[in-house]
Amino acid sequence: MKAATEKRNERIWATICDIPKGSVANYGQVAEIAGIPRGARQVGYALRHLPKGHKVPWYRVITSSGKIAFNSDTAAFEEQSKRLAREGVAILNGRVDMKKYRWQPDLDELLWKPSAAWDDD
DNA sequence: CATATGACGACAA
DNA sequence: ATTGTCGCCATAT
Repeated sequence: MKAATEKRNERIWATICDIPKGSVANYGQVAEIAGIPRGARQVGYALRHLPKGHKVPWYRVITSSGKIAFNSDTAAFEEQSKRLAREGVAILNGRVDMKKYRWQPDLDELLWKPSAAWDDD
């Protein structure tokens, strides 16, 4: 794996780790904050390549339409809904109420960890 | 280099 | 609300 790729993935994972418990963020949002505009698919890629011992709250990442990214007939789908529900995020027909749970990082939070936002190395 | 693929996203019918 | 198309971008073949 290329070094640049690993670094990109780490930034994505770090961003996801910033999503507060009880909130969710969509793929594009995570990508932007991680410094990868229009990199929604890269977020998906990074999530698929999570290292085995990770503690990344992957389940807090959903699609822009508020739906869980997995097909409703998969085990992953079930686990994600379960984990979200356990944090108080209501799931209705495989969907979460974005208006209510969408993560809205404020300036303080972004300044609090600049590395994710403008670390071009 | 040409295609195909995917835990995506925006938009038109 | 659903479905189809097209754009996007890193990887895999």
